[in-house]
Amino acid sequence: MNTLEIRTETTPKPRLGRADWLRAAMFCLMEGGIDAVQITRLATSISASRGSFYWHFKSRQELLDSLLDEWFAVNSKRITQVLDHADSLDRGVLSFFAVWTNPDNFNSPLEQAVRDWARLDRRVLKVVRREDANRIAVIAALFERFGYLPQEAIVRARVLYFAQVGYFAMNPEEVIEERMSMLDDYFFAFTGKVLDAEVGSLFRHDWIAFSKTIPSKGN
Amino acid sequence: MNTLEIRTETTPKPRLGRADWLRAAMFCLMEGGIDAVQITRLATSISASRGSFYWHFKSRQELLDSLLDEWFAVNSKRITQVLDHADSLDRGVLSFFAVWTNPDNFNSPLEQAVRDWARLDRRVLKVVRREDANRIAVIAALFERFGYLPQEAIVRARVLYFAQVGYFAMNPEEVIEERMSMLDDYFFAFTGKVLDAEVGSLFRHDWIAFSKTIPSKGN
DNA sequence: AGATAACCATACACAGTTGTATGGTAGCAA
DNA sequence: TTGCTACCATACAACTGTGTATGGTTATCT
Repeated sequence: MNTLEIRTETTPKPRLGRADWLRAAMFCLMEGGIDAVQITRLATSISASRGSFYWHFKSRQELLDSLLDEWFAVNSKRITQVLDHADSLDRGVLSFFAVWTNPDNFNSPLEQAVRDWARLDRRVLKVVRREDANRIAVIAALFERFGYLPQEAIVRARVLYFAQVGYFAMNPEEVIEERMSMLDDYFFAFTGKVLDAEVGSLFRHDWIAFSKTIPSKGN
Repeated sequence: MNTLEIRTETTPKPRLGRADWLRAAMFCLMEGGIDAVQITRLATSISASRGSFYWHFKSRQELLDSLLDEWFAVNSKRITQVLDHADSLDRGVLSFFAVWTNPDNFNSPLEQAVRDWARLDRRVLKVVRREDANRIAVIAALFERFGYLPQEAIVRARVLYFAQVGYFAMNPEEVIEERMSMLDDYFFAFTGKVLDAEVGSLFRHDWIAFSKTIPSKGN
């Protein structure tokens, strides 16, 4: 379960599974892009041989396909879930921020890497585009649910989503406090409304816990 | 001047310059990312030999450095220029849209490719970050110039810039008409104000000409 | 214990890339 | 015409990557 566990002479080298190779591939993808996902590199990173890889995977392409599936499994569910269950606009928008930034809910470096990958591979692009459209639709539904006209809801959803994608696409070197200090203005710019003071301070106090207050991790 | 010109037996193969290799490298970068910029590939694409390349460039790294300089030269100037010289908020924001979309003023695929590249190379990231900060500052100055408080100006500038970056990072398959139909709502979301009808129709009628109405191409 | 299947390491063939060495060719100056 | 310089092509060495073949090792079941 943990690749970092210490092995002694009495505890022999554990056997590898498909998941181990996938995890190593994900690290490689996040670190160096899709072209850096090379069997040789993965093998050395987990102290195995390439022969082992080809027992678990038919080819490099099969690994890449699994990698895309993995991205979808990790980053698709929670982000829409939290928006669907929001009981107010304020909590919905702020949860959107929180989820994206919380590694437990969303893998942002992986998201970036897959997006870059999509620009080099049409099949990947197609999958990412569908997911983007889906997320935007869910955000638009949130706006519409809390009183915005359909057209404005769609455009505001797009602006919010584009801005979020763009922010992380920039790889900013900003500390969390800096972003927090602009929270009220961000909320106003995105929604045209003033952020509820109580919800705001709740978010500022513990944004990690904030997203957890919205159900539900289970299905 | 033109790589596509037809050559016959009487007009011998013209000699290549540094610029020819750079242009080929830019196409390669936009098409397949920085890892696709390979001397062998460039050579075949312009029907030359790798030996020729190594006369014009010391190494692959020197080509990549020139590539980054080229990006800066192409995409840095006009975008800030048009914002500095805007005589109203409406014209400023819409010019920002227009410039980014007009290949004469801005190379959007190159922008994307360089941004992806930045995620793999710290030195590139540093250059891109500086440029991002600069652009955001110029947009913020526009908002402040037309009546926004400094803090709101900064945040609105960020939202506008993030959204623009994010939109193109998504590689959307949207036709221009679709985007145009949301123009008024976009403007309202970004500025909190209603777009001037006359400026809006001027933009919709010919958005390419629109950005040209703002001085000035000369320095 | 023995057989069977799962898992892993080594070796090899093949292809692609960078960079250098070296000789050749085109154009221009004297 | 000669000769110099700029420019280009070919050949080679060294490295790195994929995929396959093959044999060895470990676990598991009976």
